[in-house]
Amino acid sequence: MAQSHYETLKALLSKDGSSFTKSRKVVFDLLLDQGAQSMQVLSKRAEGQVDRATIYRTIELFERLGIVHRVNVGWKYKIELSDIFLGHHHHFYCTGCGTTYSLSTNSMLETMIDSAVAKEGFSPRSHQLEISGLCPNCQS
Amino acid sequence: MAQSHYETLKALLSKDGSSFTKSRKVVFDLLLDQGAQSMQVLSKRAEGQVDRATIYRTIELFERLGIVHRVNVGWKYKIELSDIFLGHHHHFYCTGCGTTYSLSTNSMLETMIDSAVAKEGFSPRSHQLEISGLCPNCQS
DNA sequence: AGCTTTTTGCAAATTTGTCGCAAAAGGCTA
DNA sequence: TAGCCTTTTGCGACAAATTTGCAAAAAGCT
Repeated sequence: MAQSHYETLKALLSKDGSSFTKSRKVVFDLLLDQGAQSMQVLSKRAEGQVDRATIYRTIELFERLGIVHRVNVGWKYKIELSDIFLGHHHHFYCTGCGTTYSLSTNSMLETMIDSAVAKEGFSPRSHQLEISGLCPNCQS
Repeated sequence: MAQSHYETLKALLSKDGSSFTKSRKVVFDLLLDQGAQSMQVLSKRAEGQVDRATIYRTIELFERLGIVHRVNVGWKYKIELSDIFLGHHHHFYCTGCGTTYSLSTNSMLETMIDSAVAKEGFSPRSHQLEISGLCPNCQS
């Protein structure tokens, strides 16, 4: 059975010699609770609990440890928990309504992406695919 | 035979009722001259020739006309000429040395990406794939 | 508890991105 | 090309986003 998300988080932090603090828990919970979020939304939601500067520092740490990653959605970036927490997936950004959809994984596609670059001598570690266009609702 | 890049640019501008000005030529040339560039780099390189505000406005226009697009490479976004000028391609970001490589297109992969989302009811217009890992030089 | 290291909040400084407006450049017609 | 109207640009002021220094608070470790 897989570790709980908190256990995974704690393990990653402690492996780095960093501690599991209240602020870090708050930020992690906010990310668990909703999908990709902008820095401003995170700051707003954490208001009164965690200072803005601490959020930036926390995200920087989380990113370095592979706990979160940035996703480019439409115009500005957002922060999202990484694959170990959410499972691997991609994003579809609807230019009609601005919504971002998570796309279920297609293992054939994943394999193909990695092997395409491996064939050219690169050693892929991760990838990010963002597709944009119109969602079913906006096609009419 | 394909139009020259300048002809294409002029055509896109004029179709929009916009003119081919000195500033716009400078920005376009900077983009032709090198790959994806951050706003700061563009501003720095255009220093003395084009004002920062004008660069932002120019990029906004170019983006609206499909002349450039933003790519998320590593950390912050960069501006790159779009497919009509550079051909469709993807990026490989080496976490070892920070270099960004352009990957040659794999039409099978492209088709697969689009059909994967079409199957779920989305109507894809464009997509962006960024793969990261180690480049041949950094693997040892 | 006492001591050391890490983390946090706060305020200030930077950087990045936008906006309004008057001057300059571009387009068009006579 | 002069005259007139529209678009574009530079400049300075703003606003928003991100970073940094530093002293106090929290966390870790005997």
